[in-house]
Amino acid sequence: MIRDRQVENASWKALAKRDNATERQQRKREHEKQSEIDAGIWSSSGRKYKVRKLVDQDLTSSQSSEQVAEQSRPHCEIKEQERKKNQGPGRKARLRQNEYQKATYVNWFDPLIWLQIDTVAKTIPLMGPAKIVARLQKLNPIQSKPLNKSTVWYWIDCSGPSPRWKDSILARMKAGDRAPCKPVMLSILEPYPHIVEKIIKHLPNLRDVGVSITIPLTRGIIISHFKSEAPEIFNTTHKNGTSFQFKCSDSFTCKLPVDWEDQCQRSAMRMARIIKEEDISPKLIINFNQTGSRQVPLHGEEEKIAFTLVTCITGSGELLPFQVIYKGKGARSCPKPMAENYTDTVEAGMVFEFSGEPNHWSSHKTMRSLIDNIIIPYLEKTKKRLNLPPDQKALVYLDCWSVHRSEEFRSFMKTKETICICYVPANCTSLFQPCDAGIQQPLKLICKQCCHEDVVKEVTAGLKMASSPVEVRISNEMPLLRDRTVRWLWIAYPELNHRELILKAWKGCRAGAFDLSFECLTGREMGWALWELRTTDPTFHAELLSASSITMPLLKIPDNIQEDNVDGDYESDIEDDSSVPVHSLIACMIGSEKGAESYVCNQSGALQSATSFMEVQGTLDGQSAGKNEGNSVVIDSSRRLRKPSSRLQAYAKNAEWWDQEDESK
DNA sequence: CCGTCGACGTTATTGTCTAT
DNA sequence: ATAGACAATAACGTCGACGG
Repeated sequence: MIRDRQVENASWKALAKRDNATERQQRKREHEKQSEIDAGIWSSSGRKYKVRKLVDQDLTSSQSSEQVAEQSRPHCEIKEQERKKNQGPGRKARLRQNEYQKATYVNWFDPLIWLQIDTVAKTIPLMGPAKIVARLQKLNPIQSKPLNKSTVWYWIDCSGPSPRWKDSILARMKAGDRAPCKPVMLSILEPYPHIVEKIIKHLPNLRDVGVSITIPLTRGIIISHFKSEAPEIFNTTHKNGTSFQFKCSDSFTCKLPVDWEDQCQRSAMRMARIIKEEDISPKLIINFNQTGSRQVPLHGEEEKIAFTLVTCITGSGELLPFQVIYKGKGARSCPKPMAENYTDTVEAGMVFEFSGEPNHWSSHKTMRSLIDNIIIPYLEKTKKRLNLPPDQKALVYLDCWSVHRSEEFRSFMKTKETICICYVPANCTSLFQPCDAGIQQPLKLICKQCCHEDVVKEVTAGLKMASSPVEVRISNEMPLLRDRTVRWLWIAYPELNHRELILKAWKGCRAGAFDLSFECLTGREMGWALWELRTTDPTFHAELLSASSITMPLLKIPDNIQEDNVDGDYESDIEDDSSVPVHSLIACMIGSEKGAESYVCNQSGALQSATSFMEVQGTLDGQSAGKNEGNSVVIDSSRRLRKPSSRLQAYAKNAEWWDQEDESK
């Protein structure tokens, strides 16, 4: 019993002791808390304030003032961090010339800092800069240390009765902590805002009248405005003394390989040898190329239809039926059989295809179809007609588009034993690809004109029906427009199937002493050159002699070459030749002088009509309009690679600044 | 303390270049 | 073609120094 009581007593004592300790601890904590509340660490609601390190200042560090600068300008650091984040393993960054540097100047308009300055400044009578700085130094020695009184002086506007912050300074403070910096690399048109304004007003006016605003028209208008009001813009003197000519940036001009002439000659020699070796008739030489086309409806609506046209020409001057590839995934994407001229075109051998891809560019599938459905039937028919044996070889000359270079396509071509392949040198398509050189332009012209005609027809019909011109609607449904393209092709085919035109196209591909015409390839000079190769270039000679060069040419093309052709869509819009009769163009290309003249006339005439529009609008004064008339603005070919051929010279009689580069080449 | 000056840092945007 | 990244650019801001 006693013992139990003792134990009980002892435990009670222990408990009391413990309770005491707890009480004391609680009192201590309360005391601490109260002191913290007094110090402002706790809010009145009993919660600890979250500590945000807005300005991470190290009071003991001697570099604290530099940190203030860095922290007041987060811009640099954020940018640097972004940069590091972007430099992933797969990404090769451009070499930096200047290392990242920490900020040294303080941005005093950082909200935290400006608040102090503003508060202090209001307490200082007459806002004496030196006094403001001194007071700030006392209050916050770290942050205000680098503040210079002359800087503060710059902020103060003393012009009024009492000194105050300058308006610009207040605006900056309001805008935030970013320093106001105006962009400096000004556009070349920057000094001429009134001209820019005029042009901006002029173009919608033209549109409202009903003129279709095309890139060439726009370009013509812009150039004429500047030529009349600020001609010096086209030939400015740089600050360093060298005069430069206003020109297109380099990214818009594709560069020819340096050794294009050599490459093209080799290509011609390859063909020549194959022709000689296999005794190929010009009728069995085929060149094909694809051309993108699109319809641009009035009033700058989105493009509504796009198809690729594969044109094949033969060395003897024939045009094979077109292969037409439409964008889309099923047979529905092709024109319907009830379309105008559909049966005609199909009977002529044309093939309508869908690409199956989201774009309308030619793929491997369509390429196979081209070979199987157009080229091979033609070859067989021709061989029969000429009484040639079935194993007579034929030559196909194509550009090194990615599809054509692919292993898939080449192995497919290996199965066609009677066809030899020759590739157009990389990046030389515009020079050494007959289809490209001679056929595309008139073809595009015809398509454009047919499209134009369709629209005119429709509008005319609509005008008869509708009560007011406003109600005329131009249909832009895909299937309808697609069906119309059939008619264009039907018109284009006989127009382009012009022996002289096609022969001229082959002949127009010239490199050094050779061109791609059959006569030249089989001529005496070529034979001589081939013979000379034995001594001048033995490796190439050996390559020509090897058996594989006949069946499957070696392809020494780097993979990173730029794709030709991909930009076809873009090209088609540059040139505004809608008013040029196709006959004139073709005649011009063939070389008859009369046609050439009329073409030039028409070309400048088209632009003159543009200038006359300006007069109607009254946005140009009479002087400038007159100036433009005498100076026929000739827009040259849409070719990005410009060929110094006689054809081009016929286009551009008056060389302007955008032509001068060509002349020097 | 006021006013000014030269030196140089900071900034946003376009040109140019690279990669996809 | 297109997107993204860096370089070039010159006005404006900041700073230190000087003289009155």
